[in-house]
Amino acid sequence: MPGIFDLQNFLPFRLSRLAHEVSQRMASTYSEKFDIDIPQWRVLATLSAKEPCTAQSVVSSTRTHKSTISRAVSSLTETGWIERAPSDEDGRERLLRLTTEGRRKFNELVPVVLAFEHSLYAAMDQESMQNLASGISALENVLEVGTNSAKSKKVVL
Amino acid sequence: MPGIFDLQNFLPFRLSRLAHEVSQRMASTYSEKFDIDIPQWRVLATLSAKEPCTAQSVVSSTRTHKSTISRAVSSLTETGWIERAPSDEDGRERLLRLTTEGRRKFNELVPVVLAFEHSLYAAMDQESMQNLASGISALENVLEVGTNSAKSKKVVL
DNA sequence: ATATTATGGTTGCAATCGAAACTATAAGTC
DNA sequence: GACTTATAGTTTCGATTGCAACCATAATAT
Repeated sequence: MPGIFDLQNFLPFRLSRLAHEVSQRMASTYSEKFDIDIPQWRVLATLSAKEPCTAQSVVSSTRTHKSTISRAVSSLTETGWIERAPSDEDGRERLLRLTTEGRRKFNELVPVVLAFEHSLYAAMDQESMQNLASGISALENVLEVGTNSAKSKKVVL
Repeated sequence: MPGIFDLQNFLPFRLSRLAHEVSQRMASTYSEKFDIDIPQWRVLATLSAKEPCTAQSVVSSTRTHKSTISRAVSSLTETGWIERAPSDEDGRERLLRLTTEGRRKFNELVPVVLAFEHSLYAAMDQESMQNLASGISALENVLEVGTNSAKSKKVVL
């Protein structure tokens, strides 16, 4: 007699559904004002913190497929939000930087997405919010996602 | 002076990355043995708990797009895992059921995915695991995802 | 120096997905 | 009963995605 399986309680399913819902809603908060998609957003956010930066670096810090990042970089370059410059150290690399315009737009975008994130937290009580953050961190560690400390550890050793 | 934005700490990003990673790994645990994808898996899991069941019911309980479910149902019907029967009550509906073969295969599949889920939990300490579960529940409630209680509430009123 | 292997990045291709249009049936309105 | 609106489900189409092949450059081995 096989036990019953409860999809509604199954972690991978719940995570996937939740992430999808959150992404959808977040995209809708800025898609009208700013014509960018999620991969583009990830490139901008990464560059905003660490500039200049290679596409490969964006790939590893966001864990997004390199072809996706490549296309996001191309389109952002076309629209003038970022610049690609050859690297002196390594001829294969291209150093990415936000343009003045790109940084200006990004600075407009940030408050919008932060407001969205805040609206999620605000609707939860403090304790649930901290539970979520710490639970996610724990799972990130298990999967060696997140801070690339895990990967670094391997590489360094 | 714009403050810096930390993508690595941004909830929507972390959730999306985590869900993607979990889905990928889970799929790899069964993709070799069983030739099904995630939408198909969701249909099977839903039917296993509530049979017979309409496609619409699978859509609302999994929050997966109806065209995706329609295609999953079609392919599962072709491979003989489920059956589609006309409904007496409503000519538009088709009642879905697992076939004997489908139920047998599903019963083989369940331990594999449960083992995967268990391996995640086993690698976390008890407290983090509960934090994660309760944090996810809280966010599900905020977004009115999960138990369709929220939707029901609206409808009932 | 040359051959081999590895890496950063781009692109072609096939699969997937979701929005919207469409079919068929049901429910509500006049 | 005819008309309008709503719902279940399918299909077409455009956009996005990831894999794999590819190009260019760099690092390593012989």
